[in-house]
Amino acid sequence: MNYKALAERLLPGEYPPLSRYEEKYPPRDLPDGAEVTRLAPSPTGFIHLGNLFAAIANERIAHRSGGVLYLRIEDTDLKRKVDGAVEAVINALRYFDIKFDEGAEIGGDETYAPWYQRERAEMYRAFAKHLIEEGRAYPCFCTEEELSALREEQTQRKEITGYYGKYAKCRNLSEEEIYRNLDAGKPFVIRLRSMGDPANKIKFRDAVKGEITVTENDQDVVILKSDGIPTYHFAHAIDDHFMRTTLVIRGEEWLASLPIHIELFDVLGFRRPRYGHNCSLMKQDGETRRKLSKRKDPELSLEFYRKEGYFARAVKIYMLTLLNSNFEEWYQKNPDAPLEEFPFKVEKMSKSGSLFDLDKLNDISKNELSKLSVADMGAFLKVWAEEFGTEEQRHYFDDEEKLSRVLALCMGVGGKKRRKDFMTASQAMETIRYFFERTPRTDEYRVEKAERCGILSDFLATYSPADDAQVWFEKVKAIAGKHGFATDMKEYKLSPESFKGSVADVAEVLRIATTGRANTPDLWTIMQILGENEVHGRLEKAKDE
RNA sequence: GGCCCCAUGGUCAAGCGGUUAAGACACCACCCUUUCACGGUGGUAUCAUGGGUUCGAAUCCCGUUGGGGUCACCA
Repeated sequence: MNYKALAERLLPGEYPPLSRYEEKYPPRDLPDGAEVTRLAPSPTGFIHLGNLFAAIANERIAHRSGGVLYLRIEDTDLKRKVDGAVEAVINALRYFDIKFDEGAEIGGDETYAPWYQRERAEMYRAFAKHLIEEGRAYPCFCTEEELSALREEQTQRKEITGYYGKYAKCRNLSEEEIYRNLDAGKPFVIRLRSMGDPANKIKFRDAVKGEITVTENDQDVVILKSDGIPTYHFAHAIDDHFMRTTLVIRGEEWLASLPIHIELFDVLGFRRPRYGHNCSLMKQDGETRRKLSKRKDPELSLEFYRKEGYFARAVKIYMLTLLNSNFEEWYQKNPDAPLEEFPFKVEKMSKSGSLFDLDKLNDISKNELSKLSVADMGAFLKVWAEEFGTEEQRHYFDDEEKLSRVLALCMGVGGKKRRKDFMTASQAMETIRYFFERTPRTDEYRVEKAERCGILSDFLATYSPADDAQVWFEKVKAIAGKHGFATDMKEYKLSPESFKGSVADVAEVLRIATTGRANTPDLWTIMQILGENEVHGRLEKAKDE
């Protein structure tokens, strides 16, 4: 068969000699050991925790080694393209402090541009044409119906599905048949003529999994779709070669197509990058665990964390603890060191999928937020409120001095240890709400209504905003004593049966009556911030509840 | 189903042939505390299973089981 003529018929026109591409995209001039990594999302506009997970790993590896992280857009599938998706990806990742050195919509060194695969069409075709000339690729005229019928047949006969061996009908089409189809104007795709044999097992060293065995590929995969655009596999081989990627960190769902990629790199004569397949984030679902899913799990979407007002640094720290098992220990020892100083290692990446644990994230969030200054906390909340807060919440920022007092109190500033009441911006805004309006009661009283009213009346009768904390509490104790509650906790614990309760119960009545909650910071200070009128108003109303 | 990956408490996990099998989250108890927190101390709880190899196995090998991924002109 005249492959040269066939190639010209299939992909007519002049293409640059392949060596031109090697010259155009020379090896990068980087120090020894520098890794070039990338993020290669498709522009669907949906960026999720898994993307962030991989992004952090890629970013750390590139920048720890003095290398480069770039952003490539895999827009070979028109159906999935969404406007503004690329900006969304960049913004979402910037929120987590992931910065690219070069790439789509970023600029940087233009040597390896363009970063949109659609703009690299000529190159893919040039290589496809070359493979056809070499007899290593061929046109396939099978329709989608034929292919799905084939798949069905194979499934029924319990054979491996796909286009391979004797099932690859178009692989051995005669020259006449090919030209007859072409003359008839039949659409075609270009397939790889695979030389692999699945009986052959290859040993392969994966940067995170270690030594794995790979089955040789024998699928005649599509490399150019009927619109002349490459499939992921083909574009991956060419792009990662010419963008000079040294290490591909990607999700383990790609492990299954590694054989294809290995054969593609070989047939193209490219040296392979190293690969590291990281585990996916799982979620407990009833009895079993499964990959986090876009449809079922809102916490998969990065947007969820922004809306909830998670502190970006906390999310990043949690990702890091899952990504590198020794991170947590390092962070305990170096609580004040910049995260960039952590010696991130590919080898320390976990081999097994980890369950996403919101409790753990929440704990980290509380800790991180508790370290903030009042000013930083205010700024953090304000940014959140401006985008996601209610009208009411935005007014909290009108009186800066009051807000500062509130935040300082809720964060325990000045105390021996900070409080950890704040977890996310939305939750924080909700917990300070009672400082700004009388909120619905969220906790139940433990004391009977009649008793409560007595306590509230007595408190109202003696309360004075001029009292300092000591005097204030003495009065509370006096009321406790009068109503048959223990004024001393030790005494109460010795014989709880001889009292109705303790001063703690009395304080709780006052606390819930003024704030609606059983858990708040120091009540005396809260009353100072609220002011006399507000306190009176709330306690009076509470008598009716 | 074929192929591949994975396997230490409820969760994240340390461990690299000899340990009383770390630590963190969650949970429980107690202590501290003038109230709420914070904090402190302690506790419950793990090597999936069966065979080897070895003086000795969580650690090495094989089988089993279980979980996950993947089998497109999607990435």
